[in-house]
Amino acid sequence: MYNILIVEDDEAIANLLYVELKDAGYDCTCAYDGKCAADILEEKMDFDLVLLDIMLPEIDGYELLEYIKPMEIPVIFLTAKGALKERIQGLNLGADDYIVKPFQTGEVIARMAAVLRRCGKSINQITFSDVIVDLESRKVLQNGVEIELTMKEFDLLVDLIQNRNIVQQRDKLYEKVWKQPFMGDTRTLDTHIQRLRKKLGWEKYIKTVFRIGYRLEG
Amino acid sequence: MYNILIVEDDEAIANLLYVELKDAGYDCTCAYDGKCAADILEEKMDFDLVLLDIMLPEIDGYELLEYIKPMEIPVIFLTAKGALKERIQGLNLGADDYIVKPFQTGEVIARMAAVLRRCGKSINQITFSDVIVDLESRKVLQNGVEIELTMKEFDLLVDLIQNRNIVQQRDKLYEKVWKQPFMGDTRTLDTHIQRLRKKLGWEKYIKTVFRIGYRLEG
DNA sequence: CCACTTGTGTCATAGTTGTATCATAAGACT
DNA sequence: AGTCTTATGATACAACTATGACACAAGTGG
Repeated sequence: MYNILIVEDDEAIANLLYVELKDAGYDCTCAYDGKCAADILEEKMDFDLVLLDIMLPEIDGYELLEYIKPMEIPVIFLTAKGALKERIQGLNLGADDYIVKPFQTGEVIARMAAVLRRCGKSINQITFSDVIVDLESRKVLQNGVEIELTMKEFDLLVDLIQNRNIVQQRDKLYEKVWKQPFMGDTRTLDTHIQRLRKKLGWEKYIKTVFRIGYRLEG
Repeated sequence: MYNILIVEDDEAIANLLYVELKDAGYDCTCAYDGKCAADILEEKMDFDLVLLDIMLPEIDGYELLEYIKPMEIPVIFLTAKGALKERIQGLNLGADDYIVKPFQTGEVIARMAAVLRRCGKSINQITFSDVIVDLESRKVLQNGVEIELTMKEFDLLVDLIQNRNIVQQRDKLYEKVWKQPFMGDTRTLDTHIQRLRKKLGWEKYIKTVFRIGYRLEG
């Protein structure tokens, strides 16, 4: 889940963004002026991205940008239509992108995703071999074809991919995916491993390490 | 043991990295300019990872990255603080990660470990003679060929390697690997030692110390 | 009620492990 | 040195255990 800071003095726009981004799965915080934004940033530094209006009371967007830069949080400027100079100046100062008001929320989300991906903060997709796993939509694509996995299968797959080439001990694996202590002597884990192997055709990748657990290999 | 190439024109930084990485168990080579780095890479291609400064005399980091790419060696960029554009460009060009200067060595090591793992090069392995034992994947390679060991054999091997040239008393060895008190008068340990010797062809390395135990010698 | 997911049980099989046996080597003792 | 005693090498085998494959029942949510 990403933390987004929205800095925008027009409360209508800010709140619209807030609601729509929230729906899209982003955690948002709003600041209605530059000073407030600085305070928030001071307190909680782990934002993943800042949406920054340029025209702000008290401290304007450029000034704030200088303040944000050392924190290495990517910034997308929100600019009024036609203000080409602003946009150029913004990019020169180190913003990662800009969006022209008025905007469609879809565009904002797309740009945010692009910026986050460019900055290496994209944690919402992991891949292995021919499979792409989207952690946010919980969709799995294999060679571009969607594979339908159940919840447990999905969680299991994610854990295996995130620990590729590391043996996952049966009990540990069970406890991580099922979130409860492993009581031994049950075929649950095996069965799910089989189901994953079968659905993905991954007999060759999901290796059994006898008496230890499983390892995703490749 | 990993081979790391450090490409950095600031000798102070390069040498600091060199020393600290050496301490952390990495084999390092330093190059103080891009041309030199290219020469070194030309000669010895088996680096596991390159730490690459972007601002370099003669050939800069981007150019060098193009050169390294076909070798399929992971690259971590070293960038000056705030140079967000550089980082984005670097990642777009195919770097695996970037680290912002000034950095803590701990951070460098952590990132390197992460990158190495992502690239399927495990970081937790011990070696003896012609054998590499990967503790994370529980795989054993002998001259690059995988040797399949059972759980007990593997545990036994690890213990022997970790105590190379030290006599391991039979009872102590048994208790460590089997995790239960040694009751004497059983051929279990001997048998497993034989199996290890046979699978690895290590008759010459695994020495018997009569009436005491075993010692891995070499 | 239905479709789907999830957990359990059973059987067969394959892989692992301990023990028994005999042969041989190492040390001890006369 | 020769002989005896004990420890270990080598091997085969039996017992054990884990896992794959599958069927089915229980749970879950629309």
